[in-house]
Order: sequence, then structure tokens, then C-alpha cells
Amino acid sequence: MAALRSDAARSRARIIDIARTHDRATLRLNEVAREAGVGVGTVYRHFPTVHALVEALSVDTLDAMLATSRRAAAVPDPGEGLALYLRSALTLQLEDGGLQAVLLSPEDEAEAVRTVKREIFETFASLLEAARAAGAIRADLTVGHLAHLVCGIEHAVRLGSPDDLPLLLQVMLDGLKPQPLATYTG
Amino acid sequence: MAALRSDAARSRARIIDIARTHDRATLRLNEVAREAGVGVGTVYRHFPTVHALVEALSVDTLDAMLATSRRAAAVPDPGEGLALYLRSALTLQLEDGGLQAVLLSPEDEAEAVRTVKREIFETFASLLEAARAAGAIRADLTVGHLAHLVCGIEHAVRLGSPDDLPLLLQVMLDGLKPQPLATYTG
DNA sequence: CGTTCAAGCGGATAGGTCATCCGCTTGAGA
DNA sequence: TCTCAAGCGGATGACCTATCCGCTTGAACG
Repeated sequence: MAALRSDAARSRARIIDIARTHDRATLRLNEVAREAGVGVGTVYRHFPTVHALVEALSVDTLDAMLATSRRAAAVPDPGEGLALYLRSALTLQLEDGGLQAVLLSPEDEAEAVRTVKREIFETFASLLEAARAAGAIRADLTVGHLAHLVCGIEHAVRLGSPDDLPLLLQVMLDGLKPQPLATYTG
Repeated sequence: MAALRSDAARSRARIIDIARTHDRATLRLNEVAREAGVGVGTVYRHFPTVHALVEALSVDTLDAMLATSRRAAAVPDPGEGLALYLRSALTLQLEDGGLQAVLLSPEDEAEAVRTVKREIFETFASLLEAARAAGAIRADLTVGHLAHLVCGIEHAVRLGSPDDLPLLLQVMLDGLKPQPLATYTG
């Protein structure tokens, strides 16, 4: 990203500040422009699509997610490491309402986002591999399954209250373990 | 619902037929009107909101859900009964893309829908109670938690492929069991 | 049947949102 | 100070939703 002219940097920051006060799912670029005191054209030049703005709002959270995944990789017990990462990812996704969309989007506006996402997924994959090797997790689960499950639990928590997080997370974590006994498969 | 005039019944049926061919999440009433060969006004008279139409598209599925819940209540083993219901509910929700919205909506357009939903939830609640009494499920889970979890798993399956259903369902079912050992709660 | 009219129909259109385009302004390098 | 690429604003065309009202029609009744 080339250095921005000072006025452009100011506009961009104002837009992001205002956008942060809005629900990510119902962002209206024209409304953000009005509240930020800039022209609509300015918003659309900085962020050609709503997704571009949502992405920009999530870069900090993405960095936090990467940091967490690396911290999790340093945990001696692979099962605990994976669990720590899953818990953190879920918490971050619940805090940042746009993160799920950014993580799942196949296209990224910003090159930096693409890079961080790749690094997160790579770390995530090695966490899973280690946990599997340690027999801490069902062998038939892929990184995709886990990512989708986290998004699913996020969805479930959003349908209820944040207070449900610990319980629903625990249900997921328990379900991920290799099951000792045959389970009903009707 | 008072008996419809023959032309009104015909219009209504045409609208529903066409609407069934559309994605529930992106239904456009004007588009449905055009395709159904009726005026926009006719669509809006029969279905004042998109949700009213979505609801109408789901009445059959709701009936199936109620029937399934009663079948599940007749299963001798309470744990198996609950599992059967959860599996069926998830399958129905995946088949009917508008069902989750109908089930979760606090307001119902049609009185019949309100009634069926109440009966489903009542049966669901007694299935849970029986399973809990039999020690087949964690004691701290409510009907709300389970309903939200099913919606969460539905979400997870939709993010991937329908092939993921058996595995993700099993993860949920295993996680719902009372856990024999202490779990990592970091 | 013919008559009557409530029920139903169609679609023009008012109102609202989105995103582009272009003439004006300004930061900053020379 | 001069120059002009970069940035800005907002008018506006394109599109979408949902209402309203004058016209049409099914069906009840004598």
C-alpha cells in the first residue's frame, strides 16, 4: 500500500472510526460517509465494497488470532494447545462481528489480509495435526471441519446469550475427542 | 383462514410454486410476482412480508418436524429418542433453507404456524427432560441450548458440504453426553 | 339467469438505497 | 511559488420495495 496523502489518511481513519460504531452485518457506506463527514465518493474510493471496509475493521483481530495460534502451538500438550486456540478463536469471532465473513471469504481485498489468513490456517493445521498425533482428537476431522464448527458454535451463541459460550464451547470440545464407546448411529 | 375465492387460491398456489424455486434468503417479492404471472399487488396481498411467504413455504416441513418429534417420543430409550429427534430436525432444517428463520422468529404471521411451533417445542422439551432423567445428556443443557446448537451445526454444514453432516452431527451428539472425565477448562 | 358487490387483481409510482462519475480542491514535490 | 497528481464531494442514474386505487370477477341470491 503506497503512502497516503495526509488528507486521505485522515479521511480513511475517520471512516474506520465511524464504521466501528456500526453493526458489521448492516453497514451502509452512504450512512458511514454522512456520519464521518466525508463525501460518499471518498468512502467508495477507500473501500470499493462493504467487504473491503469490513476487512479493514478486522485486521487487528486477525493479528490477535495469529498471535494466539502461535501461543497455542507453544503449549506442551497438543490437545490443550488446540483447545486453547479453538476457545480463543471463538472468543475473537464473537467480539468481532465481521471476522467470520472475513475468514470465510475466498477473496481478500487487502494483500495483508490474505497473508495473515494463510498463516493462521497453517498454524491451525499444525495444531490439529499435533493433536491428532497425540490421540487427543477424532482422526476424521479436518481443519475445515473445525473452522466450520467454530463458526457454527459462534452462530449458536449469537442466537442466545454470551453467557452460553462456556457451555456450548465445552460441548464442542468434548465432541471432538475420540469417543471411548460406540455411539448411537441409528 | 376464511375460504379463498377460486382465483385467489390459484394466485396463491402459483406464487408458492414459483417461490419454492428460489433461494429463501434472497426472495424478492416483485421477482416472484413477475415469474408467477401475477401483479405485484397480488403477491403483497397474500404475503405482506417476505417472512410471511417463507413461513408459508415451511408449513409442510413444520408438520414433518412435529411428526418426527412425536415418533422420537415413542422410542423406548430416551437418549436414543432425543438423538433421533436432533438428527431429524437437523436434516429437515438443511433441506428447508427457510426453516431456521421460521423456527427462531418470535412473531408468526400464521396462527397455524404458531401452534405447530409450540407443539414442536413442547415435545422437544419432554424429550430433553426424559433424556436428562435417564442420565443420557448433560444436566446443564436447556431446550434453548439444544435448538441453538442444531442451528449452529446447520450453519457449519452449510459452510462446507452436506457430506459433513454425519460427522458434525456426531460431534454434537457426543458432546451432549455427560462427560465421564474432567475436561480441560483452562 | 341476471344482478350485485365484496373480494381480488394489476401495475403505476412514490420513496428509498446504492455506487459511479466528474468537475473542483488541495497536498506536497520541485 | 508553481504545478499537477491525488483526493474530495455530492449530484445523479440505476435499481428495488411496497403501497394505493381504479378496474375486474367470482359467487351468492332472488
